[in-house]
Amino acid sequence: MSYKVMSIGMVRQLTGLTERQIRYYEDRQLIFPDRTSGGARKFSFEDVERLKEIHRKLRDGFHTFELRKAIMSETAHSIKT
Amino acid sequence: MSYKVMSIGMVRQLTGLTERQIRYYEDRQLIFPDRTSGGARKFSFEDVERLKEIHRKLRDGFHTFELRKAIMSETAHSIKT
DNA sequence: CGTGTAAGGAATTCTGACACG
DNA sequence: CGTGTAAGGAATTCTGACACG
Repeated sequence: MSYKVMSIGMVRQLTGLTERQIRYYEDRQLIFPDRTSGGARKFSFEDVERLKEIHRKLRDGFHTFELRKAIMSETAHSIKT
Repeated sequence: MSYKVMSIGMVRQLTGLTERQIRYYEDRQLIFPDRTSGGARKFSFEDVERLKEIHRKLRDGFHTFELRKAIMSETAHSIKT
C-alpha cells in the first residue's frame, strides 16, 4: 500500500482532486510523492488516503500550515519513540 | 492489490521486463490491463506478479499458447464452480 | 515464437506565472 | 490562502511494421 507507483492522473481519478490541488499540497509539504527519472510524481495508495483526509480537513476550515504542523509533531514524536 | 493503477513504465521497473514483452503477453491474452481514456495501459500489483510468473514459465520452456490454455481451463473451472 | 528497434503521433505531466480575493 | 488557467516544453506511451530465426 505504501509503494509509490501511481501517476498524478490516476490519483486525480481516485481522489476527485485536481492536479493543481495535489501539487499544491505537495508544495505545502503535506505529501511526499516519489519522482521518476523524468520528473513525474509517483504516489502510493496511502498517499491517496492521505490526500482525501487533507482535503476533508481543509473543507472543515483548517489551513495547510496547520496540517503541516500536525505532521511535524507526528514526526517529532516518532523520532522520540 | 487488484486495482489497475500503474502505467507500463512502472511495471517495467517492478518486473524487469521490457515494454515489448509486457505488450506481447497482453497480445497473447495472458494479462488484461485496463486502459485510460487516452489508451494507456494500467496494471495492478497482481498483474506484476502474474507477469513475473509468465516470464518464469517461458524461461522454463513453456510457450505462450500453453500458458493461455492454462488460463482458459482455470476460467472454465471457475465458471463451473 | 518471442523479442528488438526505429517511426510518427497522441496523451500525460512538468514548471513558473498571472489571476482572484 | 487555495485554486484556476493558458503556455511551452519534456517525458511517456501507443500502434503497426520490419527483422531475426
